[in-house]
Amino acid sequence: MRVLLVEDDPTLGMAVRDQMAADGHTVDWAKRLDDADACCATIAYELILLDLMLPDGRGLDFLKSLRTSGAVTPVIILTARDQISDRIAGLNAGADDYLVKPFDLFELSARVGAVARRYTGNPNPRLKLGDFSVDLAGRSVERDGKAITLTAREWSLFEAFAQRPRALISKAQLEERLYSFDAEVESNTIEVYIGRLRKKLGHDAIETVRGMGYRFGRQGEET
Amino acid sequence: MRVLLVEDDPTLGMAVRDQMAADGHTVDWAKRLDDADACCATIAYELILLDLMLPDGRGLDFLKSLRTSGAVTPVIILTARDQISDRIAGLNAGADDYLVKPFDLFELSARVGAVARRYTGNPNPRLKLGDFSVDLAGRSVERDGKAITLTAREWSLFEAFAQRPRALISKAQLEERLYSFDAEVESNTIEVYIGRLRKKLGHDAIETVRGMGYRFGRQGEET
DNA sequence: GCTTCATTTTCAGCTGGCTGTCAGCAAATC
DNA sequence: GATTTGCTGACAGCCAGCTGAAAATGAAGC
Repeated sequence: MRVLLVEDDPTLGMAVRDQMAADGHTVDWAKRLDDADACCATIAYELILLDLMLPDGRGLDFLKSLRTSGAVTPVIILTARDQISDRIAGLNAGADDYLVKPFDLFELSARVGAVARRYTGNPNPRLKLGDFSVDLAGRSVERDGKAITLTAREWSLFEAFAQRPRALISKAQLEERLYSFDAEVESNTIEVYIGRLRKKLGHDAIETVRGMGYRFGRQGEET
Repeated sequence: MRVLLVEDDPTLGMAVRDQMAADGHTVDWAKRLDDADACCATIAYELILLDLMLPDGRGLDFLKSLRTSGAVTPVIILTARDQISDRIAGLNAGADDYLVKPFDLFELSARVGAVARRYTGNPNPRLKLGDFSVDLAGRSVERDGKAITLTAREWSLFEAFAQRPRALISKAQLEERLYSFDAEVESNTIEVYIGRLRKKLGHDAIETVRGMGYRFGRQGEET
């Protein structure tokens, strides 16, 4: 997929670019809004990742002019935690989704995938794991056909298990996943969330391996 | 290993299926893409062998939608010699390897083995020691295919034996291993744990060499 | 602004299984 | 039989992990 990344921060930009490349997308990186304009003038992108805080202008204006020009290219907004108003304005201006910095790169992949699918009209395939049916891109789980609603954190954890069923995953790994950037959790958050997941998914869904970690999907279970 | 074969040619399909079965894998054979979709919807395969030329659609789309759904199942593409562009597109779309038809069945076995080892969901090689199958990295043991759960200490001890099968290991060495720094065990802890291990692993698993130490794995037993 | 509701994080208390110790017994060696 | 060495059941202390509840944070409505 042809992606335009509009972002002035070099560190974050490189991380995003690499992740997108790893996902098989072609990325053009504009560090200023007039670069972005120039890119859009010559190439029809299939997705735009837009940082709203840029040195040379308001990203929102870029989005608005894009939309008034009739472009339907899906746009995902990258925004800092405290710019809530911008975020809402962004969605109103025609953005398809947003990500709050600092965001998990896996989450970025998932959102990009979901938006792309929505754009192309393909439905999300479902992964079957024992009694569970998981839509990784669409972020939904069912057990025995019954939908289970998970919060953001709960989903992040569950995703880790769903992606590697029956694998042993340590608490440290899970922690790293939840707090990918500067991880500083001084408490038993993981245990708490494991508890909540069990309450929602069924108590037998996640197995504890004492002193080592957790495992999703029972040993020897077919499928 | 649970393998999905997606292939419409009956002759080639049967040959592949038989070879896989001979290698000890369980094979489901889908002759059309919608069959393959249905299979993937119900079973989480560990490997997919995918023919790109199928009567009812493009195998590449199947692969793409599999990957965008977040599935990490390794995929080996089976392709005819003249479909080079398809092959490259396949690798870009997330295939792990490809085989050019007509291919040697032994080569198939080899590639399957290599990909399976690379596969993150099953990355740990299992060590075969007599009736035992040990995953040193994943910390799991089986005897005659039946899983045995060990506690942290028990595992530490067992690991020492598994790493040097048939070697004579003294109590002092084992003690050092369990209490790596200032060993302050004033009791027969090792004997106790040897007893507990024997109870779980089977009484014949560990041999006592009086006055010298213990040995795991019977003499003359192959691997 | 304030208020309310949902989510996330922290904390303290609880619990069950793990661990280390010992005493008494069994087996091997002399 | 005496001595030495290894085995095992029992038990108390302890700690990893679980849970409920409260505090912090954030989102949305007024």
